[in-house]
Amino acid sequence: MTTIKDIAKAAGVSITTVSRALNGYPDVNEKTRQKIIDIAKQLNYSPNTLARGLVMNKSKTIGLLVSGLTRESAKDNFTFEVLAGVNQYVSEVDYDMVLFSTTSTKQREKTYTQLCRERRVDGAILQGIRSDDPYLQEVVESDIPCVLIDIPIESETVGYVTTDNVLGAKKAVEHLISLGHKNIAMINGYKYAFVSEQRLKGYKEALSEAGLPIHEEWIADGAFREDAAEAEALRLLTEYPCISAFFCASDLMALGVMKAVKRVGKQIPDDVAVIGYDDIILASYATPALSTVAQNIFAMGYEAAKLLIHMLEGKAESHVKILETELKIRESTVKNRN
Amino acid sequence: MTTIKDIAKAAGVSITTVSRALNGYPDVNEKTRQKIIDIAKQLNYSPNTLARGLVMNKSKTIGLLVSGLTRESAKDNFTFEVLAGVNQYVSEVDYDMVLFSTTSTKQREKTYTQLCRERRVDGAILQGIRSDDPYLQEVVESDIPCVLIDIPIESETVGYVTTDNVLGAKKAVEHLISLGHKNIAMINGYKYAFVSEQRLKGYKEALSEAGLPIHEEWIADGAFREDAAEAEALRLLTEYPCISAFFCASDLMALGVMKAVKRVGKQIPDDVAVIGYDDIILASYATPALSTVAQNIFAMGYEAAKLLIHMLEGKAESHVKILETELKIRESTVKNRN
DNA sequence: TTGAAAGCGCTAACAG
DNA sequence: CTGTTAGCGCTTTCAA
Repeated sequence: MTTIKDIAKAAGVSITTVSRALNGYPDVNEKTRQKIIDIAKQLNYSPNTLARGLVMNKSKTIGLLVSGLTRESAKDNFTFEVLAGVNQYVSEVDYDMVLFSTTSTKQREKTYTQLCRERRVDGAILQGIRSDDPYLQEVVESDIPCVLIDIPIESETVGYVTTDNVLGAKKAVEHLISLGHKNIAMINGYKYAFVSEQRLKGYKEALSEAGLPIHEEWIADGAFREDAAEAEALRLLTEYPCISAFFCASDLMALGVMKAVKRVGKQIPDDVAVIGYDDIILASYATPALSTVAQNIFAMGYEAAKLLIHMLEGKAESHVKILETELKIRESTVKNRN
Repeated sequence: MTTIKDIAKAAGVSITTVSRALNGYPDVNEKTRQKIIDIAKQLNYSPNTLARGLVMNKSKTIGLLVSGLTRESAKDNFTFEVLAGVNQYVSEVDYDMVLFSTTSTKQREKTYTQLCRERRVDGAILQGIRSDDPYLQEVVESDIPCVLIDIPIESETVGYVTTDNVLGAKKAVEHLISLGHKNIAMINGYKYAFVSEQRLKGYKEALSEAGLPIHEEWIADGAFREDAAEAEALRLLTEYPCISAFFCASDLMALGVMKAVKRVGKQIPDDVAVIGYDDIILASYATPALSTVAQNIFAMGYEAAKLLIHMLEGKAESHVKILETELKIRESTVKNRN
């Protein structure tokens, strides 16, 4: 493997000059520089980023910490889209990304912070971490710059990107209300997610503003899981047959709800309307196609990476980025017959 | 950031001893070791993997080179599942994974080899690289150990994992034949994929062995894209109305074919049966649910990582791993009425 | 059982 | 414009 030493020898200059020439410093004779560049190319030189990182004390690498990167989680390709977005920005600015997942067997043997420090990542993006994860605090309190996805914590070294979940939920519920629905249940995600709180708030606000009563017993916890949501919806549909619409805090749960509705022999959207949240791929392929509040998840990853790297380079004006959501009306919501 | 030097000072020993103690070398007094370990913990020490990598000349990091990690590719979560599998194994054995994608804007500015060498990855896994990619050769010919997914190249430093695509395709087509279908078309992927060749071979073998003629004009190239497959199927259905079944080299293409069938006003599976390949999430959610040849993609990633790391550690018996496929019969294939 | 010293490949003062 | 020197944090001979 060629090093700058080899180049220096071949060019008859010192390694310092080689370093300077290759890194584009101005204080080097253009002829010398050209010669060095030629030789470097000829020798097929690649800089050793480990050595560089060691002396510069930064690695041009960011860590993406996710939880739940399992075989099952592929259904909900949220994580994947975030990752694709992060990767996109990162490669645009010549950084690298290393992935840390905590669902592995050796989970929790090392904390996130340890992982980050050992690998000398310059910063980290956290996604899918529950708000009650003990290590969340740890990372946030450490001096590692980080950007959280969907967790609103802000500090000198911490920023976040999210969408306006209150508004998103509100739009969904208002849509149902505009269709004539009055008995609207909600299947929420578990409470250890900030977005659950927010979407619940939006749901309640929409109802209140329309002068509709809030039935606490119509709000169930589907834990962001398809099966749990199906079970809860089944229970709700049985106990409260008057329910004519469901607002779900995720598409995956909405899919479960749709199964439940079918199981009790009701029609979607005629008897019961269903609207989800996220706009995962499956939403548009479901039958009937699922109406939903679309989040641009790829953009969330992209913006998270952008924010983090701006923070690292000291040029972030704000540590917060709020993205827009978009109501997508498909086949699963329609005017209430009643 | 604590270094072994700090620990050495605090413990009143040399850095050599600290290094040895922390790395579990036997030639250290147990009392000294314990003292050092305690101090390290107390000082919240994390080893600097850059420094270690520099001196040891290995990074305990592998690169995952993928192409097509775009916003659109999320539909086909093949890449994601491979990634999840790789990540799983890698974290089990305390390696890290860095992701290199070549769809980025700065695509091709650096070759894969350069990427790998700069980052000093110990080895690489290549996925989704077309067989005509000029850089494929480059990586394979370099001295970087690598494992290819679905590209059968083998050498001292190169291995691969794949499934038996001939057999898989054969099972699918035989299934259609057993249902009474005689006029079976095929929508294949582009030819720059090894699997396309193999699946075509399986298709032809199945037909031949059943004494059925092979109509070359019934074989179309859907380029692994949903829209292209839809267009080709539309053309085929119009030109050859006798076609009663489609074998598709991917589920995504099968989804496109299903759209085409519906567009010409025919019923699935009654008029036309459709079977795909891969078993992506969408397959089971489509209406009607898509029959397919399931590949365990997560396992492919897992096995690729396992193979690579075994190769790196000199304990790989073989450089090849062939996984099984499984025929999944759902609603899109049924007995031919004719 | 321990320590001194060299060196991995690179950057960054500081001199010239 | 160029070279000398020191040192990033770690592992590893070689001696003691």
